[in-house]
Amino acid sequence: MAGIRETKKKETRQAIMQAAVTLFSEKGFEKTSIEELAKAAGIGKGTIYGYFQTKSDILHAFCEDELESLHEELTTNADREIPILQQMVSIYMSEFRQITQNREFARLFMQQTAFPRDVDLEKHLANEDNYFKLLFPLLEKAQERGELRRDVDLLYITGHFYGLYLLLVSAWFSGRVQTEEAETALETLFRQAIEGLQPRPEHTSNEGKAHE
Amino acid sequence: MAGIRETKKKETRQAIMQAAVTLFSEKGFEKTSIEELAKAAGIGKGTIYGYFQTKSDILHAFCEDELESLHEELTTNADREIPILQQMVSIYMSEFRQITQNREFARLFMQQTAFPRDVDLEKHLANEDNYFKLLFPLLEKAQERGELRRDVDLLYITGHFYGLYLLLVSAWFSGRVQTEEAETALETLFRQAIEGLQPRPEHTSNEGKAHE
DNA sequence: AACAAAAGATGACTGCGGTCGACTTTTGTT
DNA sequence: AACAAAAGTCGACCGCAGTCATCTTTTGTT
Repeated sequence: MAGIRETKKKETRQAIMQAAVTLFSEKGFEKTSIEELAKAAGIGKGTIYGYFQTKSDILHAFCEDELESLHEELTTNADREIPILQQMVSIYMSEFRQITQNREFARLFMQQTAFPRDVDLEKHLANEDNYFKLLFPLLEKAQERGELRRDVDLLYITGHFYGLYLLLVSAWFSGRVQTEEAETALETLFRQAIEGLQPRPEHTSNEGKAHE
Repeated sequence: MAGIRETKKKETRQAIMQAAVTLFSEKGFEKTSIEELAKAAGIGKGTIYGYFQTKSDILHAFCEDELESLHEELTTNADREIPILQQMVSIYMSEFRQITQNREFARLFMQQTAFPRDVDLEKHLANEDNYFKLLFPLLEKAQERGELRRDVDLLYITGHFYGLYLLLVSAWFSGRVQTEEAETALETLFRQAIEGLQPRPEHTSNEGKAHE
């Protein structure tokens, strides 16, 4: 009952991804040909297209896998009692560090993720929903703790953080934010989003600044 | 002194973009071949690569041109006395409507703009700087009017709005935001960014909700 | 065990993006 | 006007992503 077929399929899929990541890392995405990749994986060229629709799909699948296991980690290890600001910074910085390891991978992945092709929409939405399942509970608790407004839809709150994450990554690509500055930048942005861009009344009595 | 060469160059460039946009709109970007495009523009295939580096560069250049003229309009027509919220919504919605006219164009353009290739970095940064020149004065005035915090760098303020714009476009691609809902969504997001995500003290006396 | 149908694998083949070296046009210099 | 260098044009050519008709393996049925 092992299901020879299914076992093999998974093995082959893994072999392809394995070979792909190795080659893409060594020679770069563009410079690696599918034929080369097939040979490295020990299969024929056409076979690859039984597992992935396009060349970039292979890379995308790999990145998704990486992020998924990252999410599992995060979900189990998260300390849900620290301020939501720290939680969000921590989550998105994990993602940032992961994705940012390889510039080319990151570009391709983010391009597809932020502005997906219509063909990938269904899968994309499913992925996003998973994300929400991870974030919503944390945000809800923060609402209960009084850290976040209750009159703002959770989808919107997620949106704020995700939007700023997109910004960070974009700024990283354009060189406006260095890798080492990223965490500080993200924390600042998130804090500002929470506090608001308009001048606060006064009530900032417990900050580092003089109490004026 | 007309400079036969320069005149012709500009004409040819225009002819290429013209043909490209027509064909890309009619048949789609992928389905249009460079050879076809060259024929439509009345030139040889290789010539195109004297004007643009890649196929998608042609599209990108077109979108940039469109947005640039849009910005000129905005700069002259802007009413700098209305609340910064309205100004920002107005500016980014113009951009959204423009870019959103053609889904495929939008995707390619946004992918390149938000996560540019390293080769395009220089041009990209120049473009961004132009953007800042447009926005900074408005934001500064808003700071003077007391609508925006003075202790937040203008670059960061721009970032907040731009990040939310990216989010909107991304959500539009994934179908989470319909074209007609876009303006409302963006306004809500911008307002929330200005007000902040944390519960405001009370001072919300002039909203629609009952006064509790 | 025999066999038919379903699923998978394969590499020759196709079409296209991008390059390159040969050719033509423009420019500026004498 | 003559001419050399610089700039621009061109399409045959190359390499590669992705397809498809054909062949091989697995599965379920008798």
